[in-house]
Amino acid sequence: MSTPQARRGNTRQRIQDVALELFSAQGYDKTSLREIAEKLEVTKAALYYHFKTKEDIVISLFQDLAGPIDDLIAWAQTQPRTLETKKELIRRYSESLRAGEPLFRFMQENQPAVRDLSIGESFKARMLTLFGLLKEPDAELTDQVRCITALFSMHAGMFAMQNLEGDPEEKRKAILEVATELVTAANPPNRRPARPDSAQTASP
Amino acid sequence: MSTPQARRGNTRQRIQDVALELFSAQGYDKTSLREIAEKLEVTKAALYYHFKTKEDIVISLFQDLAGPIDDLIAWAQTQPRTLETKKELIRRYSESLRAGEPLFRFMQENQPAVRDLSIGESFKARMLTLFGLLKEPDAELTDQVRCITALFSMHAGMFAMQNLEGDPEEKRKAILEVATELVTAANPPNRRPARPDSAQTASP
DNA sequence: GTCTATATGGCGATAGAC
DNA sequence: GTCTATCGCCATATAGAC
Repeated sequence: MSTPQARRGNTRQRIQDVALELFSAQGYDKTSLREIAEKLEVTKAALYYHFKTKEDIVISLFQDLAGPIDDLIAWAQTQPRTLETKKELIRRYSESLRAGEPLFRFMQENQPAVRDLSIGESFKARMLTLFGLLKEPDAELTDQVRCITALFSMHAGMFAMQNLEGDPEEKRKAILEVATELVTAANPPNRRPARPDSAQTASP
Repeated sequence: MSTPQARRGNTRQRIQDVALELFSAQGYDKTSLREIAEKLEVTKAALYYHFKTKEDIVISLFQDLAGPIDDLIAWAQTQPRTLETKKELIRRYSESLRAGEPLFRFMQENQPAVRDLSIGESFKARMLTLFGLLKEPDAELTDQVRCITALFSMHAGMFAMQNLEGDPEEKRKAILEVATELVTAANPPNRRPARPDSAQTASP
């Protein structure tokens, strides 16, 4: 719409951008609202016009991430539970991570801060859903570990492998490859050979 | 015996214990010295007698962890760089992690706090050394990812897999198994068959 | 929609008595 | 070795003018 100062009606967006940048660079607790405001060349009070609390800023950030993941989960639930589906699932997940990398890193590195921000539970729930979609219902413990490791290594790739040399896109591909391998190993084709209800409809 | 305040001399140790417990439960920033003191039924000033700053408490905790890891690194460096050595290396590492689990979880979950606590670098350096011991000198990117994932999954096991049902010791074994698998895959016996100096003595 | 000014409170840290 | 008391700082958050 038309604001008195036509140049900015995007202040809310700019707050989110700067906040995410600072949060993920120095941590949630170490970043004060004063710092965010200064970087934006506004005052603290201006922030409070757009967001009720500091927490609200994080929550708003998280919601941008939750959407794509929910879509991904919804998609996977319409597919047959085949190995092909699972491979495609983590491929798409890897794609999502590329977009939301800073936010993911932030969530990973600031677990204590995120935990009691009420979104912690909701984030964890999504991870468990993904996990449930990757593993076989009666999977052995080692296979469950494989699936969790696959998911986790994709998150970890964002920061644990920053010191590896190489093109970021190359790294992402390498991580995806290893994750795919883990999921494949966790879903042996000859585990339960006779089971009529899950029809294999893989069509490459 | 005698007075309620008779068992003294171990105050420093008790501070470390309570601090680690609270730090890893609620995070470094969210844990105040007042809280630690109250739980110990002493005053803040008492803490300052034993530790110069809040940071010093963390540093002292970290040093307890660093010793065993340094020993492990030193041991590995005396061994031939065979796959067997690498497998034994992560087996022993898994052992070390069992002992220092809360501390490891703390370091993993409080990266922003730890980062500029000056021990962050030293911790990272040790991880890189372990990584260097696991991977082949000219390993491909995917093999490097495998090695990092192996290391990382052992750390991650401490908190990412807490909601998996099952005996903790069983879980540790499962994680170790997957990690071993990853390292094995990253060290193919037939990659560079002709190379005189690194005698492969794997015998399955 | 953004500002100035201020309220309120917890934090880490220190001084000095016992 | 532990206490009481207090300092100085910066945090989040609010009130009200423009």
